[in-house]
Formats: sequence, C-alpha cells, structure tokens
Amino acid sequence: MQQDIIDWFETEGRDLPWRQPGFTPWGSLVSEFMLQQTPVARVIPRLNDWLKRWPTPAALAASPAGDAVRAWDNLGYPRRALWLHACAVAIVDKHNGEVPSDVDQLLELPGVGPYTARAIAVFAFGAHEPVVDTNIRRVIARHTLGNADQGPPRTSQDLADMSALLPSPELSPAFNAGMMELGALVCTAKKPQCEKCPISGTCAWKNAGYPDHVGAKKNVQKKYEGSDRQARGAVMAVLRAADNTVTSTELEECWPDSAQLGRAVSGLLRDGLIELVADDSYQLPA
DNA sequence: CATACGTGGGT
DNA sequence: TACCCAAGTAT
Repeated sequence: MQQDIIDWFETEGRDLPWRQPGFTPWGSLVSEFMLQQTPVARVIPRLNDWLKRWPTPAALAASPAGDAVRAWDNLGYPRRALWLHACAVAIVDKHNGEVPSDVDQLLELPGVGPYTARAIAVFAFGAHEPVVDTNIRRVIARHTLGNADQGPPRTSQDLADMSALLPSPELSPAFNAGMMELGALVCTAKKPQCEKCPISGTCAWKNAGYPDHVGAKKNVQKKYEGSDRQARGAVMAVLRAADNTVTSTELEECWPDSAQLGRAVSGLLRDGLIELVADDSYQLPA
C-alpha cells in the first residue's frame, strides 16, 4: 500500500513550487503558513512574491511587521502574517537565522502547530514523522477506518493512525506527500475519483459500499456574510490600502454596524494586527 | 474540546 | 442562491 502511494505520487503528483529541488527550509515554512486553510492556487503567486522580497528569515525580520501584513494582502487569516514575521524574528534571535529541523523546536515558533512543524521537518529536512492534514485524515478515515469522512480532528489519535502507516524512514517524505496529494486530487471531499485511486482495491469504505458517515461530524462553519470576521476583514482591507494612518471616521465608512465595527477594531488591536496612534488614528503594526 | 479566525472558488 | 470547502492554530 505504501509503495503504491509513492509510485502514484511520482507519476501523478503536481509540480508545485515547494517540491522543486533546492527549495529552502525557509521557503517551506512560508509555504506551509500560506497553505493553512488556503487553496494551493491562491498561494502560489503570493508565495513567489514573498520569497523574492524576503528570501531569508533575516530579511523578513528586518522589515516592520506591518509590511508583512500588507504583503499578505487578501490571503485570509492575516494573523498568519504576524506570526510568520514573529517566526522570522525568533529564528534570527534563537536559531542563528536558520529554520530549525527539530519538531519540538519548530513547535515553539509562533503559528506553528502539529501539522506545520511536522510538514517542515519532513518535507524540508527529510524527517521520519507523521504529517497529518485534512487530506491525510480523510484518506485514513476512508481507506483504513471505512468511514465516509474524517470528522473533527483528534490530533493525538490522528498522529498515531498515520504513524502506523509510515514506511521506512527514507521513504517517509514521499509517502507523506503522496497521501496528502491523494487526498487533494483523488480522494476528495466531494465526488472522490476512486477509479483513479492506486489503493482503491483495499479501501475499507469502498469495499463496504460507501456507507454514510458514522460518528462525530465536522464542525460547521458559521456564516461569513455580516459576521464579525467579515467586519475585521473590512477594517484590515482599509488599513492595507492606506499609505499611512486611517482615522476612526474613515473606518466608519467601511462597515455600517457601529457596534460590530467597535468589536472588530478592539479585537484587531488586541491581536496586534493594528495599532492605535495619536489623535484617534490607526495603522498597521510598525 | 469547541470556537474564533478571512477569503474566494466550485457546485 | 446558499452552502461547502480549503496543506490549521491558539485559546
């Protein structure tokens, strides 16, 4: 089964930037941040621009955090930009400017969790670790557990499930990447392409006749239209577009509900995504 | 452990 | 149109 995944990945895997020979660990770190909850197609152009401007952790650490937030543009979840900048600073201060290869050291970096730490360790440094993302959880749910989808994350169990499947250490990166790619291209959330799947013959879910999902279901996303999150996004868009500071009066034009706008602004201040400057004005962090 | 956190494309 | 989903993390 492991070799089937690896063989399939070699012929059918996409030629993505972070899979190019010579792609740096810093490039891997940046790409993994951008890929968190964000489609590949939206990441690629922004990643290229980012690495051209900030090819090393030291380069990013030398820029103001607000520059990172502005360059993040509309990728979404802008605190990732703040965390990425903080990562660059920490890497310069504590790791001599080099991205650490150790999972525990990676986990100490801001915005780096169980997925990102192992993805960097495995894909940038060839470590023998289980990488668990939503694609891999779905493939395991179907092929191994015989369930229709992955349900909510159970990090400890998910890591154990993937660990049990890992091949020999030298094959670990290709297997992890192949499982992820299989979930992204073939074993998709909607309309899986089982006829293209290299392991469909041993798929517990397929062989059971595609039964309905059993157990806890994925948490449903709340509506975005009219939400506090959308209000925050509107404020951030105004700040990104501004050359310098923005007054509270100008912010009132971007969102009709003043109570909601107030929550958005105070939340963004608390998160460090915006700063209050003198005379009732705001700016991106310096 | 459930929830907050952006944004846009596909169906 | 409305809903689903996308290489998660922090609290």
